[in-house]
Amino acid sequence: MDNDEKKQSPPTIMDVARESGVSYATVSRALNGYEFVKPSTREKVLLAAEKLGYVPNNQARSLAGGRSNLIGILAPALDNGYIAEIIRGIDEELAKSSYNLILYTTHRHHGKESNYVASIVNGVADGLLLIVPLIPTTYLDALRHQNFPHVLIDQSDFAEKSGVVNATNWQGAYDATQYLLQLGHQRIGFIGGMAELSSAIERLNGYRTALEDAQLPSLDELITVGDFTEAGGYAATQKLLNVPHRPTAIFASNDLSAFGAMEAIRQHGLRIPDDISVVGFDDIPQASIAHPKLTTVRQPLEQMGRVAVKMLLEQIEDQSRPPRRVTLATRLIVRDSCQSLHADNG
Amino acid sequence: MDNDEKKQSPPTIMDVARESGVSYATVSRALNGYEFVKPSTREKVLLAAEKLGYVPNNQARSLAGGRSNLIGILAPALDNGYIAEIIRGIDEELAKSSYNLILYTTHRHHGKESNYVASIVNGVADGLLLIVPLIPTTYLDALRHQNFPHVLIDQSDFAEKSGVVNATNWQGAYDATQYLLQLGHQRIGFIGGMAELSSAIERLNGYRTALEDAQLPSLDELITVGDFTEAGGYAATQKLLNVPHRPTAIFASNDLSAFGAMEAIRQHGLRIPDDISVVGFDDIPQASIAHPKLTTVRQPLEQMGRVAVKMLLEQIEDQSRPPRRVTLATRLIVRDSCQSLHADNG
DNA sequence: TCTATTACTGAAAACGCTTTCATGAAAAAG
DNA sequence: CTTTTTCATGAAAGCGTTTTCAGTAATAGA
Repeated sequence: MDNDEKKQSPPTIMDVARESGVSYATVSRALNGYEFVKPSTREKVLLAAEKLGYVPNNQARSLAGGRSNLIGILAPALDNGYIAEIIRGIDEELAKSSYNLILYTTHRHHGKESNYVASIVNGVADGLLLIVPLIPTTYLDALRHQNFPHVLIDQSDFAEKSGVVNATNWQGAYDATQYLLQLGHQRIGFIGGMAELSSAIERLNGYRTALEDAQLPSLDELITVGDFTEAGGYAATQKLLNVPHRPTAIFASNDLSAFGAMEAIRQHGLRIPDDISVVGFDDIPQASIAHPKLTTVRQPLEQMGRVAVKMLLEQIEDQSRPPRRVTLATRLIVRDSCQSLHADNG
Repeated sequence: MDNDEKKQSPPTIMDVARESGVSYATVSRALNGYEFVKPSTREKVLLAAEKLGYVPNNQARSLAGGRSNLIGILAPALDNGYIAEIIRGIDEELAKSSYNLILYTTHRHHGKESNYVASIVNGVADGLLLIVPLIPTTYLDALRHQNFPHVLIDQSDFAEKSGVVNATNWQGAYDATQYLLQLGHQRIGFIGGMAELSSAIERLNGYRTALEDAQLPSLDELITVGDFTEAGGYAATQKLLNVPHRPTAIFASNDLSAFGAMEAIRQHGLRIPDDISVVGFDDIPQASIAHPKLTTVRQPLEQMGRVAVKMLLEQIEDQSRPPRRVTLATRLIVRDSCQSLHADNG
């Protein structure tokens, strides 16, 4: 109850050794499940450890060549549901193992990424998960060079020697566009994502191909660039609404942009879906709560996180195993933000 | 380009020492900004480190008595916007420092918490942020005993020797209830949160007092228990809608419950706000996207995260400084989910 | 019963760093 | 010029583990 209790250092392996009457090397072995330890000895050690409330010191352990039991996540930020969902999946899956998570957000300080990676590779973590790494070339080389276990999530460009998990971006965009076409829309605006991301490029291509397959031209004036943010979607939509013959539908490369688009559309005094249909991509939690509920292409975000973890753990187990590449299926979720072009006069 | 590149261990302080022609002790000092190092020497060391691409080994550093430069977060899970927002604030603030984040989710394995804490205290991290710790007594004692820097977020019960950040839960609930009263509602249902949380209790009290101050009884039949989840809010609302004289308004202890309530209300064929008004608590991002947009009591979640970080860093800087306690103001955000009771016949 | 294995355990060397101690050089004081 | 103080550096002792090496006890093979 006194205010000046000194931090007494926690019990170490030495204390356990003393308590159980064996050498500390044996304690280490007993605790780590080394096979040639006499059962009775192991018992004694475990008991002593329990009694003393011994907890292994992680830094020491990993310094001495063991595992750090940490998995790193490198993510651009935490400010959107998309990344949060992936991280949730990661966390969920990792909870089954004894690993913990160390979180690095790069926060637009893009310079930091290389430092982070260097320090991670330097023993901080046993493996690294990279969520939509933006400018990967710099440090990805380091990872591959060191043959450090890692997997890229939703970025497949630089994928030769890295594990990769992503979704069928092309197909998803194709499906979404085709859906709009089926509803009778011909002038479909497109809001792109960051050109540095493979997913953004694939989605644009899916959109284009769907148009082509319907014998429709893909018009430059209807293709805008966004940046996967709400503000970007808003700005892009402003442009789209001002082209002479404005589109009757908009396909946004992600849900956030779609929300921006919806806002812009409303501000123009137009209604969704009556005047303009909107389709998004991702299906973040907000999509089903938004008004109107957003029709969107679902990416199995959480599952992507889970799969990434599985792949990473495989790599850590067996470093010689060549990295895998997994592509998960997207699916069009039809909700309330689209309408047949001729719904009211057909 | 070969497939079998061996991991060559990264350069150590020794390599830098060799390269720069000084002892490795001096390298350490130069790198850590120790004051009595000749500028020219420091320069040499820095240059050598740069040239070799030296990155300090964190485990070694903290083992040797330095900082680990890690802050731990202990959170129940990642599956709701509420916690995500707090973490965002934490991350944002921490980005200004050189600390990194290590994330522990307790995932309903409530047993794990103590182990986590033990290992954190054991040198893994320099400080710990606890987000709504549920059954804190076990390990909080350990933290306080060791005088380990930590701050509790949104849980003030056990607060004597811990830093605490929370919001004006009582006042927020009072305001929300009063708002409904002003709209003419007299039968206001209440959906509670987990009784283990101080915030839940305070909100209930705020609700009760507002009723009292309006000379209204707080009826047991209108007070239900939830668990801060959507499903809980749904179930609680089912009950509320089946009481003989059903409430004309519902105040849910958090937004998630409110969403569940809205769902239940709609399934009963009732409209919001026309038939029943709903108020939430938290103002998570989804609240403003939901339909109708949810009127709710905003907690400055992100700010709470930021403040918690600041307090924690203070504690780490100066361990003798007594822990602070900060309560941030909530604010009622009026949106579209409430209506005057007599709107249609007044 | 003696030797050849096999099972078990202890001593000690890392792991990469911080920090105390000690010492020498330079600067200030006398 | 000495003497004292301040500055700058090196040597070496840990920090708490894992792991190699070696040695002893137990068991099996003959």
